Amino acid sequence: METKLARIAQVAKERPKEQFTSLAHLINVEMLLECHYELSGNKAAGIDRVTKAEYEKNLLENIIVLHGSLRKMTYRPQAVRRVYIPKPGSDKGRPLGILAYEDKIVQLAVSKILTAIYEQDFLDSSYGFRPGRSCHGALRKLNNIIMTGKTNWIVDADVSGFFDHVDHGWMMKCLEVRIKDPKLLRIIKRMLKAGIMEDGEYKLSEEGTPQGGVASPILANIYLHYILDLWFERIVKKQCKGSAHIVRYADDFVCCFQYEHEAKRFYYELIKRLEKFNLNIAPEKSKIIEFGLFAARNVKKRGENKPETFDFLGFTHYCGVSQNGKFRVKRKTSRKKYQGALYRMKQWIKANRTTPVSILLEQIKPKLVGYYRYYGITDNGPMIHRYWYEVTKLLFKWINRRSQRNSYTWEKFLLLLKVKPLPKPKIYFSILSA
DNA sequence: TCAACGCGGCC
RNA sequence: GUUGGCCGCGUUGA
Repeated sequence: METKLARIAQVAKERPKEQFTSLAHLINVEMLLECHYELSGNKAAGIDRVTKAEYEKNLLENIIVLHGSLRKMTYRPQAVRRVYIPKPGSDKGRPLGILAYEDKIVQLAVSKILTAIYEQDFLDSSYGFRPGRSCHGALRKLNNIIMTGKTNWIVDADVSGFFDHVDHGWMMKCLEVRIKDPKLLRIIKRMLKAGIMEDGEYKLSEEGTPQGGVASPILANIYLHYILDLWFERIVKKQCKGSAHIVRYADDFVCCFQYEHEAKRFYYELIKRLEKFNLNIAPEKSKIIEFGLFAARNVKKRGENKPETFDFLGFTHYCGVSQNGKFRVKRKTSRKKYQGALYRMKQWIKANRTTPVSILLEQIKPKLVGYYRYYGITDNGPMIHRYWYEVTKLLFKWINRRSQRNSYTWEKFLLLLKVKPLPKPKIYFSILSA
């Protein structure tokens, strides 16, 4: 199976214009089985309440029937189960669409095929949801653009409710650029049209791709590849006299311009462009700011104190100064993410306050290290140190709310931490280099 | 080298 | 009750 997909990928790479007319046959029993084994078992069940364990009881038979329905094109995905997960900001929460288990298998197979083809087409500026690419990579790339290019203006844009507003017609048009297999196209179209079940009521899904759908990430990337990335590369850059760059992570992106008027014109064109494809910029989460080597100087000349900042991938980017007094982009954990992480930690400690202290400390270790591994990047030392300090205080506070005989004084608590220390804050990732 | 499980992060 | 893709790390097995 791997070899067949590798072959498709190779063809896609060698012939960027190639249109694939025969792909659906790749979804055979073997591939469906493989996808089944790849899927995680301890996940919430879809509308039919079938879990992986249950599906497995008659695995071969189930897969063979599924394969038959795909071949005869009688396959119809079930509606996704609507669940709202709480979001720090709003009270309605984030809408998820949980697929039926069997539909996850099909979507995984489809996403593998799409990935094999489209990974070859995607531009270097696209970072989200892609194998071998990470947030840190996107941050480093953005840093290089600002430090080595001629960036003076930043357009920071946020697409509101991207997944919910992907247009099905345009989505299919995007896919048809490369994919000419009507069977595969129909399967994908049915996935998009599967509908939503929300407290007993069936709703049509006339736009959007389910947040929680296995294939949604790759579909999102394909959509924005054509709507945004290629447009920027081929049209926007050509129209600009100065430099223009984009770094995109899923639906979140930052654009860098040399000239103010080109940044402003782009922002205006961007809104029109996205509108055409049923997408909207969230104005309150988007902005154009002066940023870069000359920003600090110009801002001062105008009598303001500091250049504005922007957030990207959990970090607030600001104009800083290096040791030798030169301009440097710096980043620190954004206020929102910092507070969110601390809040979650507090909730966890609260919920586990009755477990023995030594075990509690053991359980916090991997949490802290995981946190440092993301936020421990160049120039963010103070913020992760602050996090470590706040967590320590939180621990002391909640340990002390137990019964009297188990309580600690602050001194005794520090002594305990000497014997069983929490992992120290550490910079794991350098934004500079390569 | 490969599984299984867990933790952290982004959108 | 809580999904998905990706990234990173850890533990345990063989």
